[in-house]
Amino acid sequence: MITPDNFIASKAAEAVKALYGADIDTAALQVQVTRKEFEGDYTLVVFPLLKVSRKNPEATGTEIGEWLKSNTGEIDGYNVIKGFLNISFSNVYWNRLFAGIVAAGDGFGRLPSTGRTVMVEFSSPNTNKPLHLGHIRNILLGWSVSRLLEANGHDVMKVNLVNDRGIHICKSMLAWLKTGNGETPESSGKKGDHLVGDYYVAYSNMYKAQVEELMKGGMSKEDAEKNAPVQKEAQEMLRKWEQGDEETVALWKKMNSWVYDGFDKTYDALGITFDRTYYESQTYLLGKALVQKGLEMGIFEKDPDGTVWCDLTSDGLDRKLLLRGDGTSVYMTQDLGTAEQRFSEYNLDEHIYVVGNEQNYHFQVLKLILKKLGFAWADNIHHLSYGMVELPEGKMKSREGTVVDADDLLEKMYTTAKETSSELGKIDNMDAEAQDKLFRMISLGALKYFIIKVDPKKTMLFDPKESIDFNGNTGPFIQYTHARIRSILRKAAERGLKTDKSVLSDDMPLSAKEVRLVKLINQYPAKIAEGGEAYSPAVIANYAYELAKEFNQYYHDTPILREEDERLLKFRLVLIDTVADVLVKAMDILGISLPDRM
RNA sequence: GGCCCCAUAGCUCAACUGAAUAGAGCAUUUGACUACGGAUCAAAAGGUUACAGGUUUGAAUCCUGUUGGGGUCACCA
Repeated sequence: MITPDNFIASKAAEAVKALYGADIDTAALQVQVTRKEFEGDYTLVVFPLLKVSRKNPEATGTEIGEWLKSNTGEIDGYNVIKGFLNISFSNVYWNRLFAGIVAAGDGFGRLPSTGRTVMVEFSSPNTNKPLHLGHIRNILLGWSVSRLLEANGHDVMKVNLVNDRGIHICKSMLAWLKTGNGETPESSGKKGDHLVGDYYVAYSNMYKAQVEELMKGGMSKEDAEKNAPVQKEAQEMLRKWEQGDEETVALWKKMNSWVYDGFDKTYDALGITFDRTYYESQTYLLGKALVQKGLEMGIFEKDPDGTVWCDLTSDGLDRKLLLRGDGTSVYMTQDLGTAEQRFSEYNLDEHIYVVGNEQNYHFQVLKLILKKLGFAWADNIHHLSYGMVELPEGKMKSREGTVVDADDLLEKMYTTAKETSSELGKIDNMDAEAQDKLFRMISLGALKYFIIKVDPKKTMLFDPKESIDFNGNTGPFIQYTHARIRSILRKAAERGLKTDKSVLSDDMPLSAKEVRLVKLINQYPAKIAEGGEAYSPAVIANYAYELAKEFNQYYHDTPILREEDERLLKFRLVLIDTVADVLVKAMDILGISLPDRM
């Protein structure tokens, strides 16, 4: 698709060739949207061209501007300020551009299929505690990046890897056995993941008490931590689990199933699904064969105590453990194994891991070891490293009880949405079910937008004392804009005015604001590409906000239904309908729905 | 201590990867015709882009150093 900026770039390259006889790469030409304080649509920065023109910036700009004006039908004006050539397109040009967008319909902004298969792993929770705000960022990011990559033409597979085994689960199980009295989600009325999480906390309390007791008896802190009875019991339980002890495995299955029920409810509330869920209990043995292979290749080494290591010191990193002395594997081992399994099973072109930036080192090592093992696809692993969500007092710490629980937060958002809507009183005639659906939509819109609008790489701050905003640069602002457009279109329909594409024509007189809207709408596919390249749904969020804001400005000083010229009125209906469509598309990528009224 | 990341308005975030006077929202102050939906719009005020050098016609952006913050270097995952 030819966009105005690459149109200018290619024409400017022709101009340079004609005027100065130089061949210049269009990629080297800088074309940007003209800043509002200047006249023009797009701006060519002429500084880089001075070497070939051998003239001053003003003269160079003027010559190129003049050439463009007389050699293209699309460009009908220009001005030069300092080293900037501001170019204006004709009214006909904008009309045709807009007609092209309207004609593209649903396909607008959906890039052609690349045939590439991309796996995105995200969420990846432990089964010993409920999901919190940090998980929410992970989940929303994983979901929206997946949607964004789909819009970029890839086949995307969304997967979850549940950490369902290990000492931490045994701790919850142990505490439940000791103090639970057979409590279940049904008997307690608690959501399963919260119930199990409570026993994890109960374990920690028992453990702390025992350590203190031992220290009072004169034991050092270190020894006390190692010798606390519950700690030993938990380790014993893990051993039993690994040996397949029937009772232990049965309890493990039961408690994990409670957790899954709980997680499913949260995923459901967030509108998230996966194409496949992996369980570590089924993958933790993977990778051992690769360790053997590495030993044979001479890139790993075995110490006298039986441990296996990969020495990365020559790469500026440390020695990395791959097998314990007893031959059991560690986190890295199974990650090596699962990567190999997935790439071969699904013939992946790319694998994205949505994992916090605290694991940057882990993924650096993972890729490096896979490369040493000779896997060319190691380069197609991408760690989508995102920043932590911090509270005003710093990091969330489960031990200190400062985590923001996902379910609590969702409920709180729902209440706020309900209160706000009720105060405004515009939906009083909606039935209860529709209202519930709407409150859900708005609260999710606010939460999701709040999280996604921030550049994934950056640490972000959440203040539980200040509720997430519903005004300004927010999800509800965009939802409101959409509801407003739909309202106008409804009223038009009541008057028998349907949005009719046939009114579009080359000579429709466009106002400056209308041109701005067309320009912005036209940027959408480029934003999809840009966001996809950067793995950043934030690009799409900020774009949607800009478009909504631009529409609201337009709306305020342009009559639509009150316009007397029927041709203009009909054109405007098509225009705002297109704005609404693009907003829906953009927000859909973020997993945010837009209501018709609110 | 080694390595990695970060620092932009009082607060939360942008800035097309080097361009014009660094932009939005919140909070503050002020204004908007009986409203095509006021969860909106317009305006004011708010900045030495942590600091010091350097490269460049041009730096929040690239390089070096300093300060402050975070992460990581587990027989945890």
